[in-house]
Amino acid sequence: MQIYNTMSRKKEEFVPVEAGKLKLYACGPTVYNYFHIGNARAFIFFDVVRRYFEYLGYDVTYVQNITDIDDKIITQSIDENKDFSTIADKYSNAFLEDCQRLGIKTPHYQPRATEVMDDIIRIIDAQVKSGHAYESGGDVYFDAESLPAYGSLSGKKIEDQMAGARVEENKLKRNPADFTLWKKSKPGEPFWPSPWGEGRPGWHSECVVMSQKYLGETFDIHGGGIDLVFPHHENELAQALATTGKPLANYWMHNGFLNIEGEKMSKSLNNFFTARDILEQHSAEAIRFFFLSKHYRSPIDFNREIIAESERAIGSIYQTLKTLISESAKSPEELMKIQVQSPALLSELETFKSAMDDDFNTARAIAVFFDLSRLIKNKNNDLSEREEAAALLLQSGTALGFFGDLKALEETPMPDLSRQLIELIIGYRANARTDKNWALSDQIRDDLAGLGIELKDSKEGCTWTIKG
RNA sequence: GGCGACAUAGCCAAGUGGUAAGGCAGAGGUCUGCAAAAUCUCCAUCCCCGGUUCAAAUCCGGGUGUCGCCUCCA
Repeated sequence: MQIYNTMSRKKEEFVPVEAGKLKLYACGPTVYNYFHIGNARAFIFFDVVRRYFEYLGYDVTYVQNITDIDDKIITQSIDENKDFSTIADKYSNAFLEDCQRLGIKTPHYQPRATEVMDDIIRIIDAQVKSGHAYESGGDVYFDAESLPAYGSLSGKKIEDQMAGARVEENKLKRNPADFTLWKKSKPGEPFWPSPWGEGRPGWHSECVVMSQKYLGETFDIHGGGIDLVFPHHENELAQALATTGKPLANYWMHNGFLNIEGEKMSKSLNNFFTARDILEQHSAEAIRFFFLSKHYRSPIDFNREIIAESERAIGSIYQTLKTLISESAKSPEELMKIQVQSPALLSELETFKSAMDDDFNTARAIAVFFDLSRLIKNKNNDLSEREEAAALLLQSGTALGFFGDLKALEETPMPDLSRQLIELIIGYRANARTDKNWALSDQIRDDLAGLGIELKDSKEGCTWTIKG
């Protein structure tokens, strides 16, 4: 397994901290609004990382934080004229709901920042005591210059940042590169008591606390969007180094950005889509297919045509499976359990795994699905061979988070009476066709199509499916 | 100003030295009363220039273009 490590800027062989286990942490949302389609990329991608390791047999622990106290939440709470915790609850519930709809498996731990406040204060205090942080006017800042390794993750140098002159002026800081660990609260703002007075934590400390709490001082993979490399992850790493002297994670993984029709998504450009918006019009699996059809580190461009294309592509795979399952005596669950044995399929499996093992080359892995689809559709193959190919497709697809609803692959449940009526009508149509009464035959087909029942004639007779 | 990424067919996209995966769209054949489905076939020399090499989309240099981070934005 090769993983591209942002720290070294190259692919490295993955070696877990503990054999057979994966300790994974990926940054979750700040719950001040519905999350957007760009956030969805990160959530879906790290869901795939988690699933693939599970597929490989690893015992995975996946932790994702929910930031429920933050300036943006306070701003939003003023806008909506509600308490900050009401806002945080509202949008964290929405977050959980949308993740569910996107087919994202719930992480093992999803701690909230406000739940670990004591630990956050403790870690900040430790940094102050060790001389890596200082109190200034009720705020606490991390002293970037106190840590020679600062900047190692992002490759930034403290001097370079000053040259940019875009760093805000803050008289309370000793150095512009210093970052906030604790922020004194203004009147009316939520606050927690601390050794430095009433205030709230900066953004970065919580992730250090939550990740280490569930995964240990140094864990395997820390992930998030590429924009988090600096300052967020750099600042997490700095705090970990300042408190334990050890790296926070062995591998840092970052997914690329999402653009909308070539432009950065932003509210001001009016091209801002929440995951909710997209789910209104497209299936979760089409959205997943869209993301996985491109390498996770590359920027990806979102537009209506592309997502519609993904919808068709994943739809054809579903259709293949549905057709096979209607012919097979086995249920999807039974197919899932078939152990692949034929040499041709073992070779496909090998291709799938080597693609995924190469830094999660999902685009290459997906090509295998279409090869399998072709094998399944080809009725020249024996049913047992086609079932075996379907098994492999289901197994590998599930490893990427597809086929979440196996029941959807089975025939649409309906009362026996309806089923019998449809068969009856098809029987009459067959008679009309024998008489070459094409007008009636076509009328029946059109009328049934109007009811969502699609007929297909073949040599073996007429088959029908319900269109969703 | 500093740091970094990317440029492959109409569109999406994989591919880090050996002669261009896959998908969508399209074209044609078979099958069919027609339709759909299925099936077969076709569809690129990889932004430009120069270099290294027996051999480069792949390495090096130089252009051009697009984009990102440096603003608690995934």
